[in-house]
Amino acid sequence: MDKNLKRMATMHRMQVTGLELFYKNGYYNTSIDDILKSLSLSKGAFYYHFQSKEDFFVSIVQNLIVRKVYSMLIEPIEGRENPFLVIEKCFENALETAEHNEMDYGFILSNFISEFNRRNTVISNYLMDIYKVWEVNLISILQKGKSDGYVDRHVDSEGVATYLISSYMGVRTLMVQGNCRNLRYKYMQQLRQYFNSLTQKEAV
Amino acid sequence: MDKNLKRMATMHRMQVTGLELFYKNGYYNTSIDDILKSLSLSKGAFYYHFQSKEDFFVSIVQNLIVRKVYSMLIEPIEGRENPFLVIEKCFENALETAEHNEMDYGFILSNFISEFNRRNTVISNYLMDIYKVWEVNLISILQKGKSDGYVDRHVDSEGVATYLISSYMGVRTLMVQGNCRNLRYKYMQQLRQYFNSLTQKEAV
DNA sequence: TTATTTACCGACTAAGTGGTCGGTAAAAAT
DNA sequence: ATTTTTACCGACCACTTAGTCGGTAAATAA
Repeated sequence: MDKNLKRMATMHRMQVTGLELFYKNGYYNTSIDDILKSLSLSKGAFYYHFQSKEDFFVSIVQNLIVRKVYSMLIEPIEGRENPFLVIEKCFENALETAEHNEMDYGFILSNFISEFNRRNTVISNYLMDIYKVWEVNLISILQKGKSDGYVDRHVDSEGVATYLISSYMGVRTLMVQGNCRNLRYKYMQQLRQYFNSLTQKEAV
Repeated sequence: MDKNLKRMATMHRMQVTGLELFYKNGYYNTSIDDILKSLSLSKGAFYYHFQSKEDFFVSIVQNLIVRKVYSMLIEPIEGRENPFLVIEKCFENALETAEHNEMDYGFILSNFISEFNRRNTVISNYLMDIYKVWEVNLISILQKGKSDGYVDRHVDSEGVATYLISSYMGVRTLMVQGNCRNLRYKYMQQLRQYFNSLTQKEAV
């Protein structure tokens, strides 16, 4: 454990810089040399720690991308409060963060899903695992919301989760091309409209 | 015009095959040699007709991709019928086509938008032009729908258009990874739910 | 002290990459 | 009949790609 410290540190540095460049330029448009150059490390160092470019990327997915998605989109929606409010706040916050990020290149998960779709099934599967966890958590909070009287009982939680993820992924793709503020505003307003139609109606 | 026939034919062949491979493997992951090999043509032929790989791709966007998006998503929603029904049918049809297409690699427009986002502004701009036309047409049909009493007057047409495009782009990205039928079903059901909340309510 | 392992260097390889260019057969223009 | 243009060939170029490999200084183990 102790002696692995340097190893871990170097690997982590490589992963962080790797993710930065892969996210910015895309996987196929980023070479290992690009990453090594910006770290002042050599080929030897890279292939000492990782077996291949693919293996390297998988390790990035499992270490860094998982955590990013978790902390931004999954953890904030756990709990038993009103799902619609919780999800709304979570999305609003995520979009605002993206908007204020000068270096925003879109939603990291959906970017890579679409880059690897049908082109590299190994990597695709790891990415889809993250998507599935997100989906399951959305469904779970919506179901709890039914028990707690926030969500109309006729609502199809799975359908809502799909619709939410789809719209979020889509709007993040559009946001990279300027006018983020306007896009976010319009998106959030329609999201509220949609949620409103799913809310448990009080007896009148 | 007449003497340009052969020229046009060859260029068109190159564009069709080029789009096929770019769509399948991505732009950065497809070489000109790949395209030429599958056409049994030479480098000379390519650079006789096109200035560069980028120029070639722009010509594909303007000739083929524009038309695909138009015929699939823009033309079907023109007219003065109930916008919600028209859009619903259009989306349903587009998703069904994708579902039954063995070679579906996602929504062509959103794939390329996300591949070129911030990486090639020239190409990005041409792609965004298509998106904008789509958006304008959606807004237009929704506005007409207000006049014709199908759409509630309080509805923000621009917001709805954004929300529709976002969700469509997102669900198409997800559909590439199997379970299309289920995804389409869930998506369409939520779309109807959403539309229902935007419909002009009859006086009771 | 000596042997071994760790973490890294950087030259090298084979296979591409986008793009250039001199050539050429057939068609069209003169 | 002669010249010019069209549409294409394919060798070639400089460069980049992922990946290999022999070497080595420093840390660790014996």
